[in-house]
Amino acid sequence: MTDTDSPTQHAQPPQPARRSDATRATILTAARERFAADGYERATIRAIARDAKIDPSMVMRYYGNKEGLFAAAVDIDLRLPVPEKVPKEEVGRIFVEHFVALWEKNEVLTALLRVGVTNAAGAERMQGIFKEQLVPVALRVCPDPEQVPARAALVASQMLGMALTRYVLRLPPAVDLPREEIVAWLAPTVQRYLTAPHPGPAH
Amino acid sequence: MTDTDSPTQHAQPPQPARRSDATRATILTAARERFAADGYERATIRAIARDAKIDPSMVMRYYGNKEGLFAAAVDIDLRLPVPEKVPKEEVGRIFVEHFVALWEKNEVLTALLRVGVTNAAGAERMQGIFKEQLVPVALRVCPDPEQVPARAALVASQMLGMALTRYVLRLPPAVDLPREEIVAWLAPTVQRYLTAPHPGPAH
DNA sequence: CTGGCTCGTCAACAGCTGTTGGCCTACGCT
DNA sequence: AGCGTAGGCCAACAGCTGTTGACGAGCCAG
Repeated sequence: MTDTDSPTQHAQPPQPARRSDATRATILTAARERFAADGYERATIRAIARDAKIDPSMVMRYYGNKEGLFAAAVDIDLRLPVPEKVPKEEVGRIFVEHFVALWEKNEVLTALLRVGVTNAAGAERMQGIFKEQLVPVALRVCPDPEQVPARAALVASQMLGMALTRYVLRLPPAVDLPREEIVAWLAPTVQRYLTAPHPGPAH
Repeated sequence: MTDTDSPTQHAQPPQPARRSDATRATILTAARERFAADGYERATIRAIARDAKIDPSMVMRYYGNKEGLFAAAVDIDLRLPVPEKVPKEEVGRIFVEHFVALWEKNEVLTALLRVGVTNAAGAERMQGIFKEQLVPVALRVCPDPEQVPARAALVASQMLGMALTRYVLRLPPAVDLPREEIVAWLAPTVQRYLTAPHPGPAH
């Protein structure tokens, strides 16, 4: 029931076990579901507390305020594969497969995406994940170091765009695409963004 | 001041000119700005009315309720280029150029994207635009008719993903990308999604 | 057994939201 | 000139929001 060691959450330093740990975890999962389904504004503390079958004031006591709850609910570790361990020409496919699996495993990423679009703190959190988790990995695959941020942004645009159309906007054809077909179409794109020579006009 | 004939709005049948047309237009532009900047929930009618320097009750009188205001504010015509008029191997570049220009011209599309993520009506509106404006055009470029929705969804994922990272989340590297570089990187992707043979595994 | 401390509930607050109806003003037609 | 009507403002409503503080129940150490 408690998923404090869910593979998408950052590992926490060992805390003294509290009697309320179960409640805290219940609140967090309820919060993730609500944020993923409704976004920041419409995911009210009262609704989250109702889902968790506790009083709204408990949420405040354990997480301070709504922003603190959100910060605790979307503490994400992408666990991107280390690119040295895979053949250079397959890094695109590996990345796409990893992202699709990550996205379908739980709703933390959907929550983060939905909130990041309308909430400044959510957008900053996404910028942080991008800079601290995607860019460093891209740095070890791209040919030219000074172009790494741009190439990583291109990869992010395609991966987040697919997540947007498939899991948030739910465009029917994007929802119906089988996983293997997503990988087959997107892998070459990501591969090119990461490793292909710069196609730019007069650079 | 009035942009009722803005090139991204659907042309309206000629209405009898009302004395309040200027106010109506002011409300609509203020609504677009607020929806684009804040999303549906945080774009309050009171704030929109304040921007338009009128009373909140006027918004209700002219547009019925908040949903009606939103529907009127994001009545979008993408004006996609007719693909027969361009060489088949340049349709990717033409599309990307068109979308980037569209997106930077005004904030209607940003408003629609921000709202579509947290509001059901907004998401349905995006599905409608996708089905009625993008799919029909794709139908005239793609080799195989029954794969058109999937291919159009792939195009949408890349275009919306770039808009998301650049105009909504504002990932710094995506913001800093010059327009020509976006076109140079994305055009081959879109071209492949539209015209390349199906890369699928065991089809 | 008794103290303190954690867990949890209840009730209430100030503020903001969408929405409504009444009232006044001033334009434009006859 | 007189009058209907459309444009606009004001005040208020019911409901919901995040947040707070007081108060009771039960675990655990001494």
